[in-house]
Amino acid sequence: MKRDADPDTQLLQGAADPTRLAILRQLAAAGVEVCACDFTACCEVAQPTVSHHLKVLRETGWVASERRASWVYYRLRPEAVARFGAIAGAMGGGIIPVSPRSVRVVQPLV
Amino acid sequence: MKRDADPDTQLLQGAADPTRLAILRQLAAAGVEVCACDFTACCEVAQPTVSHHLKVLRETGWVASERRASWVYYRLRPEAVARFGAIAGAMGGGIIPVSPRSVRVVQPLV
DNA sequence: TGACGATATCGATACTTGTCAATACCATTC
DNA sequence: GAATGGTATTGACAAGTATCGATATCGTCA
Repeated sequence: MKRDADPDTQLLQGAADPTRLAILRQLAAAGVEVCACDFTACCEVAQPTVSHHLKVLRETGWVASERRASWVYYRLRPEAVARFGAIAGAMGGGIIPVSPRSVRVVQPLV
Repeated sequence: MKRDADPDTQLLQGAADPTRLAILRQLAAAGVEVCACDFTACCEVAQPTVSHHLKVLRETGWVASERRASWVYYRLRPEAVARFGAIAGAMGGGIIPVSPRSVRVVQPLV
């Protein structure tokens, strides 16, 4: 990154790491909150490293965490996902949602 | 980045810098190719730095360049924009195009 | 061919980042 | 309270990156 504080740059920087992208994808796929212990299993890195990346994701606004009993649960922040989508949208080209149908045809062919 | 070669991570890493994001946005706003000399003006960095960032954008697949006379013109690669949109789309939330109209209506109202 | 403007490369430097071992912190259970 | 298991922090190190001055390369024009 830089000494820079531009929120969009930080958001992108937050996702621009293979481990963090894997975490974000797991969260997105799950759709709900995920226990921190599950990330240690998925990513091939040590526990402190996972914890470090989770911290980065927290600081860049991607996730929120909540402690319950001995475990800490993480979930995607909708604002971050929306902002990310907005950046992608501003990048010009047509956007490819999961299901193309859901976005492209607003006006039926009458 | 990492010693990693995951294309999605590289794409995100390519955009995760304030200078490069500014370049990408200028390209997206222009809609057409932009002369390299114009980036030197927009971003507050020296010419070698701009050249370096353009190289990174080229290597991460974001832009393509073409030399014409003394100038080099850069343009956004649609594949990169599409891939970026796909990543955003997979992140779950709905996508927000710049101008909804430009994406939503495929079939003119005849 | 020589001068000139635009762009890329080189070399050096300061800074940032990813990683992990060791350790601290926190909540639960015995 | 002691032991235990999950998570965060610390400290250190290797590697990556952004930046710029100097310089090389390339194309144009006189």
